[in-house]
Amino acid sequence: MEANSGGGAEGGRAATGGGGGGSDVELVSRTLQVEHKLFYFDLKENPRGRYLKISEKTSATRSTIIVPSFGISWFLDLFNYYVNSEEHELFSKELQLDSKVFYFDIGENRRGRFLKVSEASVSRNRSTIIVPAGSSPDEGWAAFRNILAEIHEASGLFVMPNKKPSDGQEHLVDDVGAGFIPGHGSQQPSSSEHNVDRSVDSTGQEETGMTGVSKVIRADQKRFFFDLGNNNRGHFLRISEVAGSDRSSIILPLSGLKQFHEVIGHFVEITKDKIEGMTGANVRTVDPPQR
DNA sequence: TCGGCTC
Repeated sequence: MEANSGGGAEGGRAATGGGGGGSDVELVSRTLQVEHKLFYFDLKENPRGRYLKISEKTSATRSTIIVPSFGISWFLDLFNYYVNSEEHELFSKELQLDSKVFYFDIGENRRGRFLKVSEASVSRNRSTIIVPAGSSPDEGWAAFRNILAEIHEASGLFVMPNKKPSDGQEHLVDDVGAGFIPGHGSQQPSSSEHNVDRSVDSTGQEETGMTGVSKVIRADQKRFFFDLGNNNRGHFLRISEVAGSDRSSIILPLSGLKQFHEVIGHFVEITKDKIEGMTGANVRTVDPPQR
């Protein structure tokens, strides 16, 4: 009901730089109720471009993420992945769209399973929505996916016939401060395959750019943080184990990293039958802090 | 009505 209620009314001012004139046109608006949460999907457009605003509203909280229009199909793909995969093969994904990164993480507690989607961008605080898996196939993730599909399709219908959406960096959305960095090299996701390792795999990564790169994996109740750092003795990888409030670290000079890798590989090899089917590791890549 | 998320 009243799909518009979540739309323009809330505090967001339209284009900050553009001066007067509320310019955000609402092209498509949908709502979805999952358990006691309400999700608003608003495909909007302003002079800077087009974006999908997804808000999660609870009686107490509201949280919003902004997806640039060219990212909608990636969102759709990822939701399809979470809807269609077997429970044991689900793992975290990340999606980089220009200067934003969206993290997709599975979680579970006594209330059930959920998918956490959080948006990190250089200029905004992280914001997160949490989508319950839902108890039947037509609610929760699947319903969310269906709405994404509708909007994705509808957004195609809005394309000007003579103006192909070269959807890229020129579509700036500064409505909610979504700070896209123009002229920053385009980093489109590779293909239908979203891999978590995208940002660390580039081979010729300069050392200067590496410090601050982090990964997190989870195993059972523990989390392991991998942080590249350097000091006057050189570069190192710090591996921290965090469980509850306890933490301890080892510092591994990069000179030992390759052997470390080989030894781990060895143990993976000889324990294969025990760990097969355990894809449980949640891996996350974090971009270096901007500076 | 929840309730999840943060070195």
